[in-house]
Amino acid sequence: MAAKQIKPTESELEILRVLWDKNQATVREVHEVLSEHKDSGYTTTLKLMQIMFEKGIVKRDDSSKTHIYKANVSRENTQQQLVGKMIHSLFGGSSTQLVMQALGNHAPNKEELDEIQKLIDNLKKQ
Amino acid sequence: MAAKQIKPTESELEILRVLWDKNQATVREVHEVLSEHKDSGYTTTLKLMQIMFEKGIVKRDDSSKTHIYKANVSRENTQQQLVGKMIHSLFGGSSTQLVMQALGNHAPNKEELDEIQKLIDNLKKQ
DNA sequence: ATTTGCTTACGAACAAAATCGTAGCAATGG
DNA sequence: CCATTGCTACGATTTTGTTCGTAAGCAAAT
Repeated sequence: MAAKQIKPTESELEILRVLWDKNQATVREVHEVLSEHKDSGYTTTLKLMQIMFEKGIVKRDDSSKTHIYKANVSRENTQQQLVGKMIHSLFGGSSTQLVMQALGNHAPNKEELDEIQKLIDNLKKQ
Repeated sequence: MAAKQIKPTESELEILRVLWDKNQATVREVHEVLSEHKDSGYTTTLKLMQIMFEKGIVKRDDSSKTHIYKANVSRENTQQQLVGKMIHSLFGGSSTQLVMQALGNHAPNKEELDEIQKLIDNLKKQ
């Protein structure tokens, strides 16, 4: 049950994002996306993904020559992991502080505010 | 105006936390706090703080033999920096998603929920 | 005055992460 | 059949972060 303690590096996270978005992808596809705002070579991406495979962060189908990769950790789980860590390390354990900071500096539109309010109402009922 | 693009490492962040809490501190004081949950030596802390000084992350008063350090980046600014990055890199730019995640998994007590609600109400008025 | 203890400075070793070059292999098209 | 293309594998290098050992200075205590 205990959530797998995964700690992706910055680069690994970028790759995971692509895999999460596309559901699955080849090294080339991932690299294509990354190259838009990064200028490392193809083999760098390849190597990173191979390492991630060894670590178990991604899985792959290597039945055909061009391997197909999928994330092996969920977006939600990773978010939870990293948000929790940030709350602890940067906000002294107070999720409220984080929320206020996020809303204060990146205020969403009315609809989203409503959505958050709904969640708060629900939490209050318990 | 553009906020200084500071990217403290994990260890540097631990040190910053102490400096923020105490407002100022000597290497020994910082090290004392860190040793509670870490077992690296004194000179390690010293070296890190020296490097942070070179990078401009901290400033120091070296008028007496025992130097006195202060953070040279604000807690708020750093929080904003890192939260913004997390929203972008892990939540596809949606602060709402981050907020929901934080509240869902680390729900605060009623008083704090009230506080957040107040902020939301304010945001809605604009 | 010598020892002891605490300080900074700093090089060096070590570890982790990122990058790349090159080799090897299969499919494809001249 | 051979050259080209696109892929994986993998070692080597570079870069970045962490850790520590040791030297040197200074001040207080013996």
